[in-house]
Amino acid sequence: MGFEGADPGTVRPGGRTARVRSAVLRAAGDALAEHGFAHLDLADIARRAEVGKTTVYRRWGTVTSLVADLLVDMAEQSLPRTETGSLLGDLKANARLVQRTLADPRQGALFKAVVAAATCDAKTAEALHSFYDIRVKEWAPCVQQAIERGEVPDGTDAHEVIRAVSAPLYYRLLTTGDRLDEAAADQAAEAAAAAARAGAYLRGERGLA
Amino acid sequence: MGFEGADPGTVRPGGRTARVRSAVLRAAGDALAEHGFAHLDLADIARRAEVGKTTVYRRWGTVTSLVADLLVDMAEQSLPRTETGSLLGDLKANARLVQRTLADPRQGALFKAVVAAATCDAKTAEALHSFYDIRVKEWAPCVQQAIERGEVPDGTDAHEVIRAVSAPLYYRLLTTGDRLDEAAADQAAEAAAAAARAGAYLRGERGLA
DNA sequence: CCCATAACGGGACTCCAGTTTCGTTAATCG
DNA sequence: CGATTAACGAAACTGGAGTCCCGTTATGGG
Repeated sequence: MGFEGADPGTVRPGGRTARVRSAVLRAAGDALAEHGFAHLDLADIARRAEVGKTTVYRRWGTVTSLVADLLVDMAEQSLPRTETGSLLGDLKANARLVQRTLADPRQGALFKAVVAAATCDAKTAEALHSFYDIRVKEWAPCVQQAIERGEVPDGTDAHEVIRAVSAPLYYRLLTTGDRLDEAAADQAAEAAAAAARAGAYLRGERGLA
Repeated sequence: MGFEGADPGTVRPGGRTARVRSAVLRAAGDALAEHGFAHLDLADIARRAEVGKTTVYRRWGTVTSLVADLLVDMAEQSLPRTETGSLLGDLKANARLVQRTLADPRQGALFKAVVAAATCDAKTAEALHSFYDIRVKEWAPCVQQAIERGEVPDGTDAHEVIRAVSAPLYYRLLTTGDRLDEAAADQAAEAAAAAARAGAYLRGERGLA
């Protein structure tokens, strides 16, 4: 007999199953970017992916858990970071990367939709958190190097500095209609670098009065 | 005869109509905070507001336009800002206010839901942008005063400094599971103040190399 | 290579979000 | 205060999102 509980796709993950997953995730990304999170129809995704809608419902069930899986997939495709030799240079490179991503019509809409989905479901939120955790960890070493060079005070929270670069770009994307240009990216990087040098990101007790 | 096009609630906005609007908006806020944006049912909102569901559908039609109206309502209730005499003091007061709002279970969930809704609909996005525009304008004068005191270089973009205080708090709310505590608020204020002093928010050309 | 069965897919079905209809209540104007 | 009609609300209706059934395809182990 055997347990019937194992979710589909776990016992025979090869060939067709993998093909279906990647086709559906690609279609889901396209649909999210086009229609946004709210007006999303699993049947439409199935059509785009050239897959039976029964399959989509069986394997993912809801829009939010499909987005959660999409985030797992996105987290796996990590871009290597560049190294410029100075904190400001590295942070600018990071800021420009984030800016280009969010300013791109498709990617920008996709990220908005993914954030929206994460606010609606705990599992999806967790997937989103891991995604950003990975990205932050990828870039944190550049701050560590700045500490070692003496550019930034010892005890600075490297992760917090990296988040400080992205934060204003996401805030702008979500709360204003303004375009995200290179100037915005550079400003974000310079602000984070200046604050880091001033000791604003010291771990534990706040540094200034 | 007369045009039939005028949306309901515009010709006789008094008495019952106003009562229905405020009851529905309160119910919508509660429902958003409880269930989140995705699992929202207009019939449920009608029930909570003790109003016919036909009325909700006729006047608002969709979840997103109901949220847009809720944002208009929220924008009208502006809290007066406090003045402490120093830039850091004022920014900390602002940061603490934002932090307390987002950390509160009901308000935090509500803001997440509202941001999610704004990513799904242009009208709702516009309402959200106005909401933050008003909030930013309310606090910008404290940066202007700092410029006049010489705490911050002339030509600094006051609005950008205020946004820089909120940005990391929203970024943390949305992309991590971490608690938003006073330390996070103080850090956001200190980072923004330090960056502003260093000239990172100068309008136009970037200030540093 | 072959078998057992995991996973898929078409189509019928269900159920409820959203709409329509029409009678009732009450806001505004004179 | 009384007439006009904007706005509301109950109930019946409808379309499509999500489920179920069962036959078909093709994976992975032996």
